[in-house]
Amino acid sequence: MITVSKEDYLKAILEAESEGETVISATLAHWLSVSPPAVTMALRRLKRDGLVRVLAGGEVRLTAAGRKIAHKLTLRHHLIERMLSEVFGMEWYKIHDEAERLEHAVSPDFEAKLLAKLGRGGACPHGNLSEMESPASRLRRGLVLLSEAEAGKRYRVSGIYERDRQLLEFLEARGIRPGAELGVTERNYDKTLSIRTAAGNLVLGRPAAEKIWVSRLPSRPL
Amino acid sequence: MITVSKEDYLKAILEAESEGETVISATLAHWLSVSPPAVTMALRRLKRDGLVRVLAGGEVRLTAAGRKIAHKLTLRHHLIERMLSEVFGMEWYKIHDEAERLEHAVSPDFEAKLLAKLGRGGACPHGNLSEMESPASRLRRGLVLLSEAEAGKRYRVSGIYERDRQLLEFLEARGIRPGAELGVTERNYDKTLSIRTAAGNLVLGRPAAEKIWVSRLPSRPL
DNA sequence: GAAGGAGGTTAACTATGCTTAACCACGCGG
DNA sequence: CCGCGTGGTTAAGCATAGTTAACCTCCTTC
Repeated sequence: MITVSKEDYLKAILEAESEGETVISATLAHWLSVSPPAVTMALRRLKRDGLVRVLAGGEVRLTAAGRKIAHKLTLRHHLIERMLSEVFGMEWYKIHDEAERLEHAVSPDFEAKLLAKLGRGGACPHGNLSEMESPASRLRRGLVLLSEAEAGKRYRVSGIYERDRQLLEFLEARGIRPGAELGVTERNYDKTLSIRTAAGNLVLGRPAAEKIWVSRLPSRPL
Repeated sequence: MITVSKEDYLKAILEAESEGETVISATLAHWLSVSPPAVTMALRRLKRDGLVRVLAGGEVRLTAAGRKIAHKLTLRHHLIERMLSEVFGMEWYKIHDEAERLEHAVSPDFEAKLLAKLGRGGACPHGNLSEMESPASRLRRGLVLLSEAEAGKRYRVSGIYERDRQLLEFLEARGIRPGAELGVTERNYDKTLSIRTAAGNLVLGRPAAEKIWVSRLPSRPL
């Protein structure tokens, strides 16, 4: 029997994998904020159910069945996020947490209705085409991480790492949200960036800047 | 900590109470399809959390806190049902089961958005103003149970007891759905009713007829 | 080569929430 | 008054899913 907890593990494996991380037990403990023994036990159950394999080196791999469930969840998460945003106008930074709970309760029937109403291929309100688009794929789309952006140039915020509600609210309060324009004033010695937005100036640390994908804008469009 | 299981117990108590049943442990065991010991244990936890009281005679009562949670859930269930129907056009007989799972994952934020979009006071797709409207209140609205309907008269289906998916699909297949018109051809000795609908004739047993609220139509409107 | 740190597992324990089996109490009918 | 059905509980057990404490195994670093 599949449970919410198991679904969370499967989704975490898929997402961590897409982020380019090597998925080992410790990755999941950190990702899901649970203790290492909890992961050991969970992986035991998932193996028993034929949803994951654990390679000799400790690397965790989804089986076809496990990957199917994880993909289905990711799609439902994406659709629920778009529903909350496009149908109900929910604030972009609240949406991920809500979808995180709702996705587990969506049936194939409801999924089909969501797909019919919203269509395929839209971006979620965090600007992500999918929860599990890889960094490589984003680079191919011409995006760069804000942490790599050049001083003196202007950018448009494309996507923000959505799993950190604190970060989202921090950025929202400073005028950094998907679609917003910003200029990088300066790259500082301590790895922080001086940023100018419509809402004013601010300094952003590297951990935050690494979670924001932007696209280059022609200079001085404003 | 409140859980899905606890929420289900609280909602069952409120609903059974609204149906006019005396809510004792056995009522809940039957209502929720769990064993009597499971109810004993669940009530113990609910008492500990200050959500229910058990009277000397064994009657189960919601505390103010428990009632508040049950009401909140009922509202969310109702809103989710209306969303599935009005926004996504989901088939009326599938909606209750879907809402039953989703309601547990709705936050106050989402609830507010649903309320803003759908408004207060609408009927759910089963024709019920609320999950917990009492039979007395329905009678006051001029409704009668189909099981009490008179032979030779015409009625419009107003509300159907929604907790029995099998029943809903049975009725849907025979053209009996909220809003549908029907005529009672005959009341038979074995408590069955002969019914004419737009889809044809059928015979309905008393258990089914007791779960359908109808309103009288002027004779021969068709 | 000893010391650490990282990663993983076992063990022991807790809470939820369900099951069946057994048992107890009360009321009612013969 | 005995038996039986209804209702409720205790007892024992299981699965999920988490915790902390303890320990083992490497691999690296001084």
